[in-house]
Amino acid sequence: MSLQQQPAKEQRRTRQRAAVDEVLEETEDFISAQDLHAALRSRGMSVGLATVYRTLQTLADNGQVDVLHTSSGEAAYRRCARDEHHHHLVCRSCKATVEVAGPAVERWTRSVAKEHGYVDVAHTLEIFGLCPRCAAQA
Amino acid sequence: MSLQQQPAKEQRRTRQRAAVDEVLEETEDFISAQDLHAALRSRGMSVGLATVYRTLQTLADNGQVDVLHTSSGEAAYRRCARDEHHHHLVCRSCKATVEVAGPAVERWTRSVAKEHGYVDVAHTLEIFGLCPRCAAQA
DNA sequence: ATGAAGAGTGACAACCATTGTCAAAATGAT
DNA sequence: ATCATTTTGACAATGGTTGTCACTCTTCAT
Ligand SMILES: [Zn+2]
Ligand SMILES: [Zn+2]
Ligand SMILES: [Zn+2]
Ligand SMILES: [Zn+2]
Repeated sequence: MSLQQQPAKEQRRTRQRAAVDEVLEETEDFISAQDLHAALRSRGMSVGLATVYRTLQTLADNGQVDVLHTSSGEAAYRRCARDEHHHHLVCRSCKATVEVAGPAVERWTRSVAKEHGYVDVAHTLEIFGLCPRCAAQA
Repeated sequence: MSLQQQPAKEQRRTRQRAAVDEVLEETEDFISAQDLHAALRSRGMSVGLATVYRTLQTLADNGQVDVLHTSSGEAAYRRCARDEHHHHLVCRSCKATVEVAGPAVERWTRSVAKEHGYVDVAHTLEIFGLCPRCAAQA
């Protein structure tokens, strides 16, 4: 999501990071740090909460996971399929996520910024709704 | 007999709400609940912090102010000029804000959602950058 | 104007996601 | 193995936001 990312600083391979990676790999939807921590515990792969936060922070800084800020302000993380810049269509109810790219939108944001003389521009864009399955119920 | 309630639930006119309204009216940029509370105190118009939060919450629910979630997760509020749906180009440094509308973007989000069968759709879109003035310095 | 009904207030506690601390443990290079 | 450096984790601390609840203020019918 972010346009810029730090040159990945050296990191050591630890049991904890492998565990976080594993859960991220197997998790299709966005997941919060707290929930990831709980998921680890329930799998017997106990990792300190602070470590989970730090690991996710680093992954996000390196652009290896996408970050989504929920309406409640909680941050959620997801290992996305595509590596290039993109956005998300997220189910408000079950969190089912679709990755979407919109070149036109990218052009539009750049042109708007330029038009007003803003530089060093970035943007956030998320689409929320009810996925077909959740819409079918109710 | 009593009248039925309108979409906007009935509200009483109180000194506190008038005070919050006044500050919002005179504030050009997005402002957080905490900062608004401080601004009120410094003007001698003391209002309880909880009341400031509740008032802003209600204004936001009624669409009378726009809400922006900063990167730090803090919520900021702003009384915008236009009443119709729009987005914001915000200076990362001084918070200078430009209201922008993008019909094409609106169409795009709707089409993307429809394409994947998502309904009851909404979206968030904010553009961040450095305004001309802030860019001039540094 | 008066009083009842209940919406609104505020000082304070509680909540909770996130970050800071720092001694102990783990890692990678020598 | 040894050492310098990084990482960890239990716990404390932070900070924005919400919950509590007795008291106050608006509103409205009388
Ligand atoms: Zn769903
Ligand atoms: Zn984009
Ligand atoms: Zn600026
Ligand atoms: Zn829009």
